Amino acid sequence: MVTSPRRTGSPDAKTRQLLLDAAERLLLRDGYTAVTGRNVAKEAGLRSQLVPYHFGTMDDLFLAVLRRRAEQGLELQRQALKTDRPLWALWRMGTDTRVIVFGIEFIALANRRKALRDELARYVELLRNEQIAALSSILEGYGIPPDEAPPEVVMTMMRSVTGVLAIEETLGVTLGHAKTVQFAERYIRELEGDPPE
Amino acid sequence: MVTSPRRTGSPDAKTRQLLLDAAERLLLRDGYTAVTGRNVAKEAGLRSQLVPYHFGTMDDLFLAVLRRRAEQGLELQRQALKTDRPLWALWRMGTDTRVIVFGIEFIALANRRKALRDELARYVELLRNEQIAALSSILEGYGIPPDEAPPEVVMTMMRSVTGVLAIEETLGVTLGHAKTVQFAERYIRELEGDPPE
DNA sequence: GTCTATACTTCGATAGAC
DNA sequence: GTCTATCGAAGTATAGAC
Repeated sequence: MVTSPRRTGSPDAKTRQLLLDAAERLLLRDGYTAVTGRNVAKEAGLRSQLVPYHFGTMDDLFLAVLRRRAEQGLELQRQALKTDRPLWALWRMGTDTRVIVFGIEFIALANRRKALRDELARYVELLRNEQIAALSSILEGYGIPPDEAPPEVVMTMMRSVTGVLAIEETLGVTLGHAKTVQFAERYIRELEGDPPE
Repeated sequence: MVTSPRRTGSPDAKTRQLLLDAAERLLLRDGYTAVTGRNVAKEAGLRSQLVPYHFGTMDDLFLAVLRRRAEQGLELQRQALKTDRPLWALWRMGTDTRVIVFGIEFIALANRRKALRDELARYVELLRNEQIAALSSILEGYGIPPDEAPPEVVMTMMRSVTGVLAIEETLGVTLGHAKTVQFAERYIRELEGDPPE
């Protein structure tokens, strides 16, 4: 059996999960520069050397964090797309600032670490594919012709707008947000009626 | 005269400009973790100790980089808004990936460094204010009633969409981009005709 | 299989030479 | 006023003890 040379920890060791949780907390709270071996271990109440033991390199730690979140994200999106008011569900999902902060950090990280860039690209592509497929039939069901509001366009706009609003909010900038939200929600309301609650 | 305790370099020393240029190159090429005192100096062909000499702390270096770029950005936007086809000009501006990468890095940085967060927020707010003011009269000039396409909404959508497209492109994801661009440009074309060239 | 003691590198920042 | 020699702290990763 071929294994990577350095890494020794077993994939489902409890310590490993504790470290992943700690890394995620740090990433969200203080940004990725705070995710150092020493800091992660400290946050988890463990010794710093456990990080290279369980993950090998820091790249592998970041990859593990990304993968765990990516699977959760895909699962959440699938559930959202299956509800009876999928546009509302998608819209709500996009306004979660935690998800956005997470995304920003990983995009910034991806500028530096190639392994992360590839994994992130794969994940984004997967998300998009499922969105487009689902939106196509949803919009068709609402009787909207694809050349009037193509699913790719609706999808890009929804994700873009919610993303930028969330980012600006973390900065404390809210200029024009209320009007934009109002505008978008009016559009969704025309198709799906009132939001789920 | 009251000065900050540490910093000694004169504000327009040539060395200072060289260091700022180097920091900017590194930020764009390798992300903000690459912007260390030693790296910046090396990129500029200088000794690392010149960085704390000219900027005091790394926070001050980042602030200086941000301010220089922010002034350029404001100036560029003012010129764009003054052209005879401002929507085209704004749209084009938003698709500059360098600007987007720069923005991502600083937003990620802002998660960690409060001084940067405040400065970035101030700058974003300024940009938005000028956009809204200009767009209001532009859209009015095109005979579009504010309740149909409020300037805040048009602005937010344009910047959001171009931003997300640029980000995804740096990841190598282009799913649905062509259709979205086509859709947006058709809208602009209806108002301003063909693009400047 | 799990963790610790430790090596080696690079960081930001200062004290003091020119 | 400008730059250099150097410090202590923190970074990742390894070699080896249990």
